Amino acid sequence: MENLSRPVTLRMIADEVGVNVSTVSRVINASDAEARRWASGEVIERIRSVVAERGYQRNPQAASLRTRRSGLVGVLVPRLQDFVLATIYEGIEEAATEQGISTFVTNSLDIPANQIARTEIMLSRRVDGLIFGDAHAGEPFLDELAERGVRFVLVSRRSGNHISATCDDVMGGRLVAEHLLSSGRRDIGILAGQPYASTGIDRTAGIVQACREAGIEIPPHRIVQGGFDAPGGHEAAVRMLEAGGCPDAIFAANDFAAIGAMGVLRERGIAVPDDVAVVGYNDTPLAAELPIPLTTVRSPMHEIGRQGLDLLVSMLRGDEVESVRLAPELILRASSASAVPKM
Amino acid sequence: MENLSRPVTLRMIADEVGVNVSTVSRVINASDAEARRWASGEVIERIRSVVAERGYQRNPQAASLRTRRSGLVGVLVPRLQDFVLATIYEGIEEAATEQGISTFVTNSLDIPANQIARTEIMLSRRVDGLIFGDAHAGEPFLDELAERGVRFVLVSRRSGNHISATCDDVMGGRLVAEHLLSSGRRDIGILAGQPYASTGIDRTAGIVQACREAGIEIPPHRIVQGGFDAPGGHEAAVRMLEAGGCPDAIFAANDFAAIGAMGVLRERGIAVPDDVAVVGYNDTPLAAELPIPLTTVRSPMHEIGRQGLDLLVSMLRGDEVESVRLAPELILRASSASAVPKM
DNA sequence: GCACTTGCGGCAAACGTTTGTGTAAAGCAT
DNA sequence: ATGCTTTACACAAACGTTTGCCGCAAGTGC
Repeated sequence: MENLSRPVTLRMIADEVGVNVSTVSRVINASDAEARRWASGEVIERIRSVVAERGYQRNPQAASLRTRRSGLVGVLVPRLQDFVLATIYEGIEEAATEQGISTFVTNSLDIPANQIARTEIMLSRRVDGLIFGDAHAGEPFLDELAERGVRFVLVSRRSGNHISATCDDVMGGRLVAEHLLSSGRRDIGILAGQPYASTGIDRTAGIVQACREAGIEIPPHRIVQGGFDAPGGHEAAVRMLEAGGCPDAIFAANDFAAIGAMGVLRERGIAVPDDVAVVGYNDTPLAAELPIPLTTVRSPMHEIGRQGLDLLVSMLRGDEVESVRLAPELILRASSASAVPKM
Repeated sequence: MENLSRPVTLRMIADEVGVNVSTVSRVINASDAEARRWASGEVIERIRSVVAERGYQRNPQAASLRTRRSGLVGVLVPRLQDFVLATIYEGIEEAATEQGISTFVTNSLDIPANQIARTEIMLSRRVDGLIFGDAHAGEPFLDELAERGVRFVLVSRRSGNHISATCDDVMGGRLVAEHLLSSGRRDIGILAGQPYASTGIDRTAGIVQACREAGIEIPPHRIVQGGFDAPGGHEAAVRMLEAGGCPDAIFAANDFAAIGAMGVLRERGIAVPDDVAVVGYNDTPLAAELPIPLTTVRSPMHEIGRQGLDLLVSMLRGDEVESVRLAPELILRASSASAVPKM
């Protein structure tokens, strides 16, 4: 029952066809038209048929050894449990498969020491390039990596002027501001996420700018930082309420943080949306399913992943590439409906 | 600024130390004690220091080519967006990293054709073994794979008598039955999940058995199948209510399905837990954060992943291995509190 | 003094590709 | 018939490891 037969090699194909391995290699790797430069029509035919019949599969490590290209890319994310990053990774993996590339993914937990260590592991695996979903603003790590000649792109978060595929988060913040202001909210609190994540920074900047342009200044105590998950949102919301009472709107830089915040509001008997509007970000599937369906900003997470991988392969090919920033879309639901005037 | 310097090779180390590459290879790959069989203390010392100083890293594809082992394992999951599978994968990846193994992960979306295609891609990458998180009951695919001599283990779901690391889902179902029955519930509905997933099958079997032992028979119209996510739970709950009115307890084989079901109950003005108790499965972080905190069965997802990988490496080493089944734990919360007697 | 083990390390052959270069035969023009 | 370019392959050298086998010296037993 044991399968001892070794895999089919180029050599076996070559022997069976009665031709040299180099010819087989060239025929296999060239396009239909190109193949004619290397072998006669009849030989090409024979090679193709034997390859199919014997089920030949190239040995990728042998090929890598020779070509010095592994067809591997490493992906670092803060945490795969996070729906947003999992979705982005799905986009990356989907695009990679289409290109015949394989990906390694690993969690950094947003800890700089991990980022460095995991990156080294990836490099020791001889990846052709890397994709970072966990870029930290202000850390020199990525700059040093670029200096070393390592090829990489960023997804989800941007940093410096490294190439990245992101959502236009400033725009996303502005959309929220317009919506909240136009429905009469004036005292807006922001759950800004982690201070090192450009996503939170940009979303916050967007809403703050748009409010300022409308003549509304958001005071510092209305901007609190915290994790991008439910417990993080819970804890941040508590801090905000304790620092200055309840605002009439809360914008969370992440749906899960919004859910955590709504938990706090419920505990304290504060009504959503009547007392306070709540808006999240990303349009997680859960958002629509919540007891109070959540208004949120839809970001093209899957597409961000796809574009990130495409950027990387272009870069590896030697092309000049530019960052892409995809447009967000506001999704209106019950959690931010206009307050019912109290009679 | 371009980094053209090629990586350090064994040959360079050997030349610098003044010794043959074979000696360097042996010293590097052997344990401290073992190394003494191959070189004198002084030579070992010199090799080690040069290796460290030059930052030598073994070329894994060259090594794989020679050893016929890639140090790679492929992981197939239904969908990485699913928190449960993402967590299991995190366990796999964590254990793999500890063992110096790298993993490829990909989504099958629970579609058999995808499972086959993705598996072939993994095999063409020359993985040493595979881990399936998407085993389908009744499909011949895994049997055929085993017949071909491919090494693999299952996680999360079991199938036939292939080696697997799972939660004891039957036990999980029983725990729920005991709890609901002891708090006076008698008409229990089950959101059983997908019919091909052993998780749903076993959890359902567990609760049905335990109820039967207590003299309560759960009728067929109280068992509905559906997706393991919020929309799936929503849709399944609707079907159940329409088939036979509202039971006094609902057990969902998955927290997200439970959330979807609670959405339906809210829409219809059915009170949780007063009119109906709701119990989920997996103890997702969100469960505790919900408007009505969710009673659920905690399954050791991360540990399932770790054990799955460990099983696979044991198997690859040639050891005789046995499936592991980890114990679940019931987590009581508000969604299944005893109904307040109506005065 | 001898044969014999042991310690230490070199030699060289793989593993399966890719790719630069060499070269017969065939085709063409003169 | 001669010189020329194509066509259609073959040859062989890498790529960086691992590992079976061999060799040489020093040590051991008698």
